Amino acid sequence: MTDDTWSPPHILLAVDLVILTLRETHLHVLLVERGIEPYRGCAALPGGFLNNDREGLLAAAHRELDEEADLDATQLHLEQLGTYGDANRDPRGRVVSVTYLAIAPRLPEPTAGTDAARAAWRPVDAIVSGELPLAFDHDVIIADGIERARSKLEHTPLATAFCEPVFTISDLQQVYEAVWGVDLDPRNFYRKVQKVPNFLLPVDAERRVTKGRPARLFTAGPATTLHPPIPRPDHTASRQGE
Amino acid sequence: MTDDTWSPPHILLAVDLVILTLRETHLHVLLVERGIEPYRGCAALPGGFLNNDREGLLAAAHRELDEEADLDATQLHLEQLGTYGDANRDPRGRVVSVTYLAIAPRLPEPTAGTDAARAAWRPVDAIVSGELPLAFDHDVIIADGIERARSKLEHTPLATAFCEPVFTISDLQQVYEAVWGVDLDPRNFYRKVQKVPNFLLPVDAERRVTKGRPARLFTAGPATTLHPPIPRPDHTASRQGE
DNA sequence: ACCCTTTTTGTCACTCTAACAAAAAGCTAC
DNA sequence: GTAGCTTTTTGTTAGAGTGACAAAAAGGGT
Repeated sequence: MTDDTWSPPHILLAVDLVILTLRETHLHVLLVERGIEPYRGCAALPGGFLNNDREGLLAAAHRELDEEADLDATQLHLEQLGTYGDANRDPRGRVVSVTYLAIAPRLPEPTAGTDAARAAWRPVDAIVSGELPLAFDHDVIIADGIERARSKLEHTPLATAFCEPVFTISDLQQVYEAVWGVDLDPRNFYRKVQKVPNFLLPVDAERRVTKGRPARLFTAGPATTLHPPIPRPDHTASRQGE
Repeated sequence: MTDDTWSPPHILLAVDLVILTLRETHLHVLLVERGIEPYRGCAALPGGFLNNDREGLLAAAHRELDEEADLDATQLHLEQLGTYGDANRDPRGRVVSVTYLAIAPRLPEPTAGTDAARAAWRPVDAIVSGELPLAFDHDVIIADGIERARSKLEHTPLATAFCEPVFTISDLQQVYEAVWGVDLDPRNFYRKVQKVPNFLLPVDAERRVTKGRPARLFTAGPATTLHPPIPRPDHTASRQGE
């Protein structure tokens, strides 16, 4: 194994980003249209190769976020999702992709970045249903990202990252409903989230205008994990033995 | 950015393994003694570079598991833990390491593999306390692996991977106690794990010899997730706002 | 003023939980 | 062999947590 004549193979390292947001109560992911082969013209995740061999992985992710999506990367929640390195996933050669998951609050319009041909928010439903084909194994990566986000909603304050800095509890509920794809009882949800220590911080003496009774405003508290958690309703009960 | 003269940098890609097991009711991790520079003679995780640019990441992990630890890789639970790619983590150059987490049942003796100088089970306490220094950033990787294992014990049947194919409920309890570092009530634990559908399958009409009353035997059931989960006692309650 | 919407507070039956008691089923030693 | 020890299994019970639903509060619109 340790052969003097052998030297380790060199690999092309890429970073790809799964950027999720909420638009019109539906979960969307940011996609770009590829301008070069392979998969030219096809939808793909924003991402790219490392600039040089001194650039950190997270730094590269932030750079791509800025270049291709024109998002203020410093504000975003960014976490490593997984590394995808099947030998045949890229026809150009051995490309290993480190992927990151980012959560963005509601954003205005399909931000056209400087780098990619076109950038647009796409509903994740169209992707998981196979209706919108993606380049490489990006459909799998997105599915993994969604599942990660769904899971993190249960025991981390991730949902607040989808919201504006100041939000109401029904704003928060819409996040949970959109990401989980379920309906929740507003009354029970209202108290459940407030019962979690350090999850929500009330912003005193403020309200907001909608149609019905004005709602109290909150900001994200200092909690990093939710105790007790906000469990998903058990659609899981029906698919337990899988 | 897309400059015709620019070409992506080549990276050295490694895989490293965090292999956890239980010995004498304490959590241990498999370490090897490095035979070459850098960090020669220092303890490190088993791992190494990809053999060639056709080898898959998981395949490389399995190969290293076999070469350095002499473990039957096919039987082990193996999952991607994370990718570590700080620019300065390896003095030899830009090495990005994809790490995998493996869980092994109680194993006989420090298995000396064919590849590494020495392989030995080390208690994780000595590592997290800093008492036993490790090469590279392997201490961080191990800490992440332990936290992953602790978390997975709550909502996956991972604990059964620490046990023999057939085990008693108090065997299982010892796993939870060792990994979490807490004491659990045997009577409540007994019923709680049995109440989780598809977690444990009773092995009928069998028993085992210890000192007290013979215990029923079980095998791992088909469940992939635990509903309801087995929550950690809230040491978490005291460190919520961190 | 009345209706509509949305938010917030109440209630209640039910389940789940932690804590502890007690019984069951062997083994050991006298 | 029987008394005591250990470990496993079953019971019990008070308290917390949950989901489903009612009702009140607080505005806006007509």
